[in-house]
Amino acid sequence: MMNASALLKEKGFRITPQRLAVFEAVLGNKTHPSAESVYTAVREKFPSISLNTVYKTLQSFQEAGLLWQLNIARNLRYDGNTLPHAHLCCLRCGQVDDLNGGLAKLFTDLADLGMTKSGFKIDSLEVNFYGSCPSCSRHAVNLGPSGPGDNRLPE
Amino acid sequence: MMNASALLKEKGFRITPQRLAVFEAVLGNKTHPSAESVYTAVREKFPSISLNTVYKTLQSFQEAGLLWQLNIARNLRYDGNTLPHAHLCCLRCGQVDDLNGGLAKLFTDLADLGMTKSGFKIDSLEVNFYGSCPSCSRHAVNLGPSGPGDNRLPE
DNA sequence: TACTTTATAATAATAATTATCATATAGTAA
DNA sequence: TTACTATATGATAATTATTATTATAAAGTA
Repeated sequence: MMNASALLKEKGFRITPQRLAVFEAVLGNKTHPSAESVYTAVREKFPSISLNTVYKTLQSFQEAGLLWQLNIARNLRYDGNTLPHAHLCCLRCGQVDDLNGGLAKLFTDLADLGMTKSGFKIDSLEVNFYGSCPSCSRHAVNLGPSGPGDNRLPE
Repeated sequence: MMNASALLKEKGFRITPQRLAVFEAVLGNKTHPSAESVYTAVREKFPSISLNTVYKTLQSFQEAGLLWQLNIARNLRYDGNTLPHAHLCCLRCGQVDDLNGGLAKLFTDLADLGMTKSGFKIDSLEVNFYGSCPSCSRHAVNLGPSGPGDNRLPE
């Protein structure tokens, strides 16, 4: 398996510590983080990094095909898994999970079609299910201000 | 078939000319218009209507289940067809079409599931394919500033 | 017609994302 | 190593879609 630095170099990126940190923050994160979340994570190592740099870096990575930029409830989220797949988005706590199981294969198959019968050329796809995650469905109480704020989607 | 006024009344809405105009602007429009587009259309009859009123009206209609609020490429679009279905979004001209054919049934079936095997409760879903519509695929030239601006998605 | 409630429209606010630009750093070649 | 050039970074400001606030107007009802 290629390491992060080699992957970036292969795509023609200059290797900067900030870039590596942003890339690794997404690759090592299964929560489909927002740019803001990546910013928070990367600042632990690079306190002076700017949010703008995070946005631009993520944007350039997505253009290079190194990660997937998702539109979830009108916000950008990032996914190290670039294979098209479906997501489950909890409207209560904001958590975003992959849809797994047999159903999931369906969507990668759809992407493979490349083009519909009518001649629409498919470049990318988003398949998002919104609702309540198992945990939020169980505790049907208000979690209050101490609840999961970081992952919560805007109202 | 129930008329617009009766439908609104049934949902507890007061009947105002603005509301009727907004409702009909969406029902009689297969282009999945944005709030801005609805605003432009409704202003022909009600030049003094405010964009804010259009936003709030559309929001309340979607909460009442009278129409579907779509997240297309991070913008809100509205659809008089409230049955869950998939969309084809041209990234070049911004046009949004329904995906028709056998594939389409798949997505309404998915919605009918209501819950995944893992216990995630599905309230709504978005299935969006991005790419080039047949027309844009054919004319692979720059349409320039006189091209389809109204429907074009933000960069 | 008067009354109460809700809707409208003008205006301001918000929040996510993007643009600008001076400074700093990576990659490269002497 | 050093100098050089292109690109990246970070500070700041701008943009854009959407939402909040609030005084006035209109809808529904008695």
